[in-house]
Amino acid sequence: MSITETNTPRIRRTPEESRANILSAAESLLVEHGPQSLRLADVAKAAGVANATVLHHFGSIGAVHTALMERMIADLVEAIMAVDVPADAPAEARAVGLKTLFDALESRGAARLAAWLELTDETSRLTVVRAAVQEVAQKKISNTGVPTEMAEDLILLSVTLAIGVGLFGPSLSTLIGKPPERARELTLQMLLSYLQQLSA
Amino acid sequence: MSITETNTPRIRRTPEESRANILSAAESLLVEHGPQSLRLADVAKAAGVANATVLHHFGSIGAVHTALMERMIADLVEAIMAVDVPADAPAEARAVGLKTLFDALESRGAARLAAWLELTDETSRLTVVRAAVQEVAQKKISNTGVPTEMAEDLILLSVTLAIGVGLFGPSLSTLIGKPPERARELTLQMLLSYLQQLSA
DNA sequence: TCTGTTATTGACATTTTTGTCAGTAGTACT
DNA sequence: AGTACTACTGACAAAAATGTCAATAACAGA
Repeated sequence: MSITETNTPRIRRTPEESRANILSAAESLLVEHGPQSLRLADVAKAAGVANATVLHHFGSIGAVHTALMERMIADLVEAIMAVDVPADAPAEARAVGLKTLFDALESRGAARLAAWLELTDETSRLTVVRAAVQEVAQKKISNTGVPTEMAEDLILLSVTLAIGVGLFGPSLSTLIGKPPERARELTLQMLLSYLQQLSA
Repeated sequence: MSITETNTPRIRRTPEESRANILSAAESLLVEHGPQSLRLADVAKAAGVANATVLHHFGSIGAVHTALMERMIADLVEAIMAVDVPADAPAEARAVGLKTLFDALESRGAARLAAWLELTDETSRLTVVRAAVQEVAQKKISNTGVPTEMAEDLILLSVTLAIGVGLFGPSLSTLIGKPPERARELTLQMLLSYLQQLSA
């Protein structure tokens, strides 16, 4: 028994750090390989910890999924809250705002998150989304000069298109032999032109 | 041993019928509960057959997934091929065509299929999609009067929006407190208005 | 330096999911 | 009827995924 034991050096983090580390790893997996890759072993491996560590901090793999959804939604809300698409401002400002919105919903796997939520059955998770939507809608709608009804419609339209384009745009563009950002360009162009026409 | 054996009456189908029966059941599961519900036991139960029967016809659950994707893509291609959105015809005809396109991509879980493909890693499956796109694009683009480049862009735009709206439209509309078809209405309205403007 | 706390882990147990196989039972054909 | 073919099935085996537990090891505070 003279074989020297290769004690694996342990990294000890605070619970918050550890949770964040695991969730970040899981987020990468989600974005790069899809929801079906969020298995316990895979998440643990990506985070560089043992399976049991993941369970120690979250209790179950399902809880990891929920926490990841919540974290990504929170990030997304924050990103969207930072965007301003003034309906009554000059076209130039609107264009910038919309572009930022599309960026926010395409990058960071936000579209992936949305698709995951959409395809996932469990309605319990919808409450989180609902809360986020409330938060965004409330702030966004109040600070425009247009009537509430129309503001809601415009937001619904913009967000739906942004998420849809964020998820499918790159693939479809590539499939038809165009640069991946083509669908987004076309959509933004149309959306801006439409808004301009409305305000005329 | 006087217990009367309750022989389960067997249904014997042709291989084609059996495969179709299983795939239909799987499709329902996909549309109603998402890809994660496409487990062997669930598919078999939904189809009303034993697990082993599914494997007898497909070999593995993965093969069922592939076959389902291929069948749904084929159906989708057929549906799209039947649509005609003449770029040079009166606005009325265009509106009808686009509406049909949106219907085709929202119903039957086409949007669910697209999201599933998008979230699924395996690139091998992309070849099927690529072939389908080639088929549709080739026919669709040649029979319009507009330049190829622009026709491609318009198709890319329409299809991207249709799939995006088909997947996210109903949920987002509902979340913001509107009827589920609202996002689609808004998108169609904008798209038509934009096309009209282009041709002017 | 000692001690309490707890994040971490490997080994193991449990559950879930997939796949195998030999036998059963419809159906067509003789 | 009898027979060949094979769709079909239950029972079982294998694999994969999740979860449990007791022991270990960082680290803070005494």
